[in-house]
Amino acid sequence: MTIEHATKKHTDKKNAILASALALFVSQGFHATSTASIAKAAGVATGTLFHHFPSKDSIINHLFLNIKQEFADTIISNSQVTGDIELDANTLWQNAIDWAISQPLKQKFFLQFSLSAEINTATRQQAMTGILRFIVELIEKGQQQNIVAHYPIDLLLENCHGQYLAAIRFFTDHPELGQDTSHRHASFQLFWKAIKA
Amino acid sequence: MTIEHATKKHTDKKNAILASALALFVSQGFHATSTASIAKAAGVATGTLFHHFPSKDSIINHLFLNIKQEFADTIISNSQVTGDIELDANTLWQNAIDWAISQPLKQKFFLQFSLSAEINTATRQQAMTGILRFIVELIEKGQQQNIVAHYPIDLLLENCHGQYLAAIRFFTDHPELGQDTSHRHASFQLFWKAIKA
DNA sequence: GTCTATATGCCGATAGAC
DNA sequence: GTCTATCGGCATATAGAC
Repeated sequence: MTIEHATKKHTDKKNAILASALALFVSQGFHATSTASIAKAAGVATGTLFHHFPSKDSIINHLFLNIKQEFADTIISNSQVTGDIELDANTLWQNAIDWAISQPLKQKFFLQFSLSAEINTATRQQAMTGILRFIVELIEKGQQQNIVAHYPIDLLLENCHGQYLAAIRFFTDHPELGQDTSHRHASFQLFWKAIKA
Repeated sequence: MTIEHATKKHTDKKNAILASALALFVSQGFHATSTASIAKAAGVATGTLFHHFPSKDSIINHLFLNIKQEFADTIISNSQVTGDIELDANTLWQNAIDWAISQPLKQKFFLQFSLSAEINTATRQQAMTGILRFIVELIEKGQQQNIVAHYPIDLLLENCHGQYLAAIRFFTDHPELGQDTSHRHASFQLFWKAIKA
């Protein structure tokens, strides 16, 4: 009980720091946000912040992996695999759009930092080869069934990522269209037509 | 002659500042780059930098518009319009990839800052509705001819931008494939299949 | 684990001579 | 237009009590 209590306290403060950092990084950018302001917004002292994270850099990289993991968990757990590649891809795509719409801060974080220099290459690789590996596997399965075009896998993956970022950027700029079925359908059609065999 | 000389001097210093800022922003990021280091790299004093630009922010926004304009000028001037939408789109696409490969610094600048918060919305809008208007017009023309799918134009534009960024990101990570025709062809095919009717 | 207090250096921008 | 010199402020990170 004592241990559980301590752990909860621990994660509470740590999560508060991550949550405040997320909000501030998104609204102001990384370097424009001071560690002091993150600590203040989280209701902790700067010393506490540096107790949980060795540096400001580690905060944003930690945040990136946390959010990617949450993204992956959510879109997978809301999907049922049918074995029909296009259908499964559509389900994942729509879940991904739903997630982005329901998590505007995290969505904006991806838009701003997915391609930025603040996220180091180790973090990026961990996301692609670990957390998002199921996407790689789905595309390769699609190629084996001659449903997905036999373009180089790296090019396909980069294209998927780029189209997803474009889609959530569109729905960010036009939040009123988030539930419009024709726009939702079109965003998947663009993606699927690009990669299908 | 005196005026020309003065003007040339003027643009020389100003361009030197912009060139140094480009290199430093790309390698270190915006906020991590000090105005002092930009001035030093350009061989001018900090006072001179602030004579030409009212603030550090104005440097990066100025840079963004300059590079977008150069990008647009280059891919247009290397193209001959045939009236065949797919052919013209392919020419523009391949020219755009060529430009990115031949200008690695400017390409990386786009990758890092196209979606970042450092570029303000006025700058962004000026780029889309002014400098890149010819792209909007080409897509609309394609829709009128029923060659390009009738998805909402804003969604199409965002998708084009996203796929272009994905393509240059791929060729950045794999410079040895920049002249490989199958990869070049595949990158256009992905783009075109997505948007065609 | 969390706090207060603070070290120390660098930052953007300005002033003013030439 | 360009320079030198410099200001006031804020940044990250640490020290050490509790």
